[in-house]
Amino acid sequence: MNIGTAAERSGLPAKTIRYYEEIGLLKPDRTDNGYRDYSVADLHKLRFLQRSRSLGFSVEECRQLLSLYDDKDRESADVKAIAQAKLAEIDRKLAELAGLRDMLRHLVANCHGDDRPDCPIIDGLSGEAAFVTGGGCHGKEERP
Amino acid sequence: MNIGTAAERSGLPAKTIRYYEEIGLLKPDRTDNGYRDYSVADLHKLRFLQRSRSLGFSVEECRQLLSLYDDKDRESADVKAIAQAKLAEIDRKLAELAGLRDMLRHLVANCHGDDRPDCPIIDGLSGEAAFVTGGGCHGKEERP
DNA sequence: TGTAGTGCTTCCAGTCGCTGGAAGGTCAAG
DNA sequence: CTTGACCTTCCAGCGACTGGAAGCACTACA
Repeated sequence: MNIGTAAERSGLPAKTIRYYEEIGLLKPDRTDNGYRDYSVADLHKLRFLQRSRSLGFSVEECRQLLSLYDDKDRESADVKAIAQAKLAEIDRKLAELAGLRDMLRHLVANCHGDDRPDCPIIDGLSGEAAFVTGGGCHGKEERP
Repeated sequence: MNIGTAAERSGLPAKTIRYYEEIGLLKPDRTDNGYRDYSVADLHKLRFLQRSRSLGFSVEECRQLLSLYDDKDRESADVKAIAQAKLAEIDRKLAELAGLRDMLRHLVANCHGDDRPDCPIIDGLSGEAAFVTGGGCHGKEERP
């Protein structure tokens, strides 16, 4: 398939797809007229790139993960180690994202613009403390 | 607190923190000697920036979310609309991330380098299809 | 009271990951 | 056989940092 179709189906702009080729993330065939020709496997890689890039993985990380996809010897220890590390990172990201969601939900639901200190949202924003139930926002901020 | 401490506690490099100030994401006080002086609220914002940037939100999105944090009139409709939109996006990201995790897990656990077609991992990579149980990898790829 | 060392400041240059635009070739429809 | 959509390469620019130089500030220790 042509780059336009691949772009549409992967959710990536054609420009970006060409860039990914330039930096060696995938190598589509070319038809006789010089057009890039994407296989279904290429499309899967592109979709994967779209996903993982939008979730904050770097291009180099994506390259490693793609090598996992390509690697004919996926049983090798180092490749498995990469996958395990990424799994841990994904779990971390999942927790952070869930925290972000809870904080935003709380922000929308519970904050009424009053002036009480010890605002639970401030704790929520930091991503460190458990939520304190109730309470308003915009508390005076101490400067330690 | 000084920028070094803020960097350590937020997980952001000092360089990045200065950059965020330059583009107007936060405005720490200055002590008499010209050093930046970060409040606890500043630190929370920095932690929030660290989290949301690493999860794939753009700086402009972060700016909007921070305005939610700063806004004294958080009840206004547009601010709430921003929060709702972000909530939806976070839910989408959560689903994608979970999909990515499942795919990686599957890749590590079930792929033994054989040559069977219809590889479930390929479907998993694309993020579209449900996993087919069993099956190996490295299937022949058709070019449509 | 020096002075070494660490940390802060600004500024400027460079990198990564795209993104837009120009100039031109290809292809299907009318 | 022209129109218009789509493809090509190339080059420039932007967003988001990142590294390094030059210099001021603070702390510690002889």
